[in-house]
Amino acid sequence: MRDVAHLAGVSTATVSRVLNNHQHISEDTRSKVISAIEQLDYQLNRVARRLRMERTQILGLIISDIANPFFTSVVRGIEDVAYENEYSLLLCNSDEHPAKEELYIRVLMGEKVAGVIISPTDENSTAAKALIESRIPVVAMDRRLCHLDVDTVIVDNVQGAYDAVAHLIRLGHCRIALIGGPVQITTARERQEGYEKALRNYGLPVDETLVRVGDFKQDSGSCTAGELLALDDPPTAIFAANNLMTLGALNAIHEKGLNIPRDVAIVGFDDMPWAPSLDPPLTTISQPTYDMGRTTADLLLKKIADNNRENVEIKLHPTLIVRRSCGLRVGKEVQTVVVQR
Amino acid sequence: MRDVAHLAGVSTATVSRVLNNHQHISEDTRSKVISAIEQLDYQLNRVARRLRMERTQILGLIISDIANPFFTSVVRGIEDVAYENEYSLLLCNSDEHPAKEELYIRVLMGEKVAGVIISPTDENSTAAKALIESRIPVVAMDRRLCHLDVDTVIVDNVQGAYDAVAHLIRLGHCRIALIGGPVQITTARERQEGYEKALRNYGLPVDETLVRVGDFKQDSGSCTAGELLALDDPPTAIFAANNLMTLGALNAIHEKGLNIPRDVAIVGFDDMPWAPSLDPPLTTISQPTYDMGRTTADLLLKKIADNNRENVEIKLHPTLIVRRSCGLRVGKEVQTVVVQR
DNA sequence: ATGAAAGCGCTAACAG
DNA sequence: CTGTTAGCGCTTTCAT
Repeated sequence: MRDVAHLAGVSTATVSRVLNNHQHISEDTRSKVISAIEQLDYQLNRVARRLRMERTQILGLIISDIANPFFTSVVRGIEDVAYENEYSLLLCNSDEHPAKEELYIRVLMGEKVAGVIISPTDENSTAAKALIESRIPVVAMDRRLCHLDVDTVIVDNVQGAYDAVAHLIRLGHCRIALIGGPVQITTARERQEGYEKALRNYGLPVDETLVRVGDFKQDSGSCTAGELLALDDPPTAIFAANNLMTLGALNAIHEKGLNIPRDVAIVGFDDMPWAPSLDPPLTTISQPTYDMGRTTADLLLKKIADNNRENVEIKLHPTLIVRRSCGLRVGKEVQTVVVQR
Repeated sequence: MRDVAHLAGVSTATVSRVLNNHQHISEDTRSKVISAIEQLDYQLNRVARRLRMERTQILGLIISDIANPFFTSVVRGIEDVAYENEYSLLLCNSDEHPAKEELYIRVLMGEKVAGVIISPTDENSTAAKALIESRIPVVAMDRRLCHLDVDTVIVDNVQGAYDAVAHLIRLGHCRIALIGGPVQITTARERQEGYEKALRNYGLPVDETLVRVGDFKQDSGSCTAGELLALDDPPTAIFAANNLMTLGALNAIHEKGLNIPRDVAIVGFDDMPWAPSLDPPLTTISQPTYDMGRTTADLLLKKIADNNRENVEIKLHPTLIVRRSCGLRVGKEVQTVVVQR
């Protein structure tokens, strides 16, 4: 910057003013500075700027599983908004480990990011509490941070799960299993709530032997599905509470040589681009993932613009997409219902 | 930090030394400093440290499509290595746009990251050239940066494509279409090379009407597959040069009500966790994605440790995974070959 | 409209 | 073993 100032015959202060588009700069010096910048191919040192300004163009992002297409789709939405507003993303993958999450929160605070988006591993995360209390703008995404006053963007999980299970019931299923998620994740609890609500609403009992807890990863889907299918009186349908576990369950069912939906029906939570090409085309609860990312980033940017803004909760709506993994159960017979691919 | 020094009754320099694990610090003062840090819940300002040290614990990462599971799996490998070595990741999504890539390269340079991993949108990227010339450690991943001396981690694309097409030929196919990728991406060209090499090796002609160019995204897979299938003399098999286009092709084939492999066979490049659950289970060329990420990050770290290290190219090996999407063609008849799910 | 100078929080050279 | 001090590159008063 000194060199630029020198070449343009001005002070570094003036160069800085040009760089930051201040008013009260004569057109003449402005163009001199700009040409000097180009001549020297000068690159602003953003680290120094940050130290001075205490304000960055960087957003921190702590997600719980980068390998999960749900999150990458959300990230894509966030990234697009960030790009449009000239922000960059510092991406952290907590991998569902509270310890990793805590470390990353400390890193982000130390990096003085402008704000952070987090899908917490645990609703009671103490690190998240510290983060919020430090007055850095935060928005919780996909999962709630209970007992904390914080902007939140989620999906109506109760409704989604309800719709999935109600769909199964209307098709004639009455032994419906749940492959749920970790209890410390609000999303998992809410989906279980929707599952139970649907059963109750239709006068069906909640059978504890049909309720399994996975960890939202693929393997746990295979394992729990395997257990369920090995039961003396196995379920006729499975509701899997996230995309990866659905995939695991699907694999397990196929490996047993069972037919979907004849032997067992399945509904997944969260649609994926390949759901229509699965065997059979998978009925799912679709979440507006990309929109969720955009909405979250928009909200964070608003909070950054005005840190005294009141916190809000934005609830997005999932929709049931009927394909062919459920069938129609009439007595002991199962018919395939073709609705859409 | 001043407060910590004050509370511990030492100078800031001493605090800094404790923080950086210098030798020649008495146990006594060390513990005093540490307790002061804890008491005040002091967080190091990493921005100031960076400005001073000109060295970060941040790695820049420019990938071309965050929504592509191939890249997220690679990112996971990178992230794991980064975490183990106390680095964080600044993630940028170029979305295959050279302009976005260039902007991000400038941002990363301005952020003074310790090194960058890039899957370039174009082998002749001028921004990448500038980056490398600035002496920041760089490693090119998945795609080559031609004419540039740079560490590179790739997969043997020629071999992979060759294996895919040879597999099809051995199964009796002789009209094999290619859904290729953008020519400015080396990966795409190499896969086309493997395709042609296999045809030539088996004495088959390269029919230009069967060679289509997509953009590595799902839609282009559907479109080109649709065109191919609408031909007067359609191909009996399709080799799709990446995962997303394979998915698109699959959807197009299903929508036409065609059966795989009876009406048309298909092999994809890059395996995915749901490939076994597709209809039919998909035969693919599997790439060691996670390893690729780890290898890339390891290489970058080595380069950061010694910037004068000679550049290397690491070539990883893809493997053919035979499932059920190809069948066995005998004259006009196609038999289903069941090898593994 | 522009320049001089202070200072963001840290580390490292030097001194003691 | 520890303190003093300079300075990383930028932005921003305060002058002029």
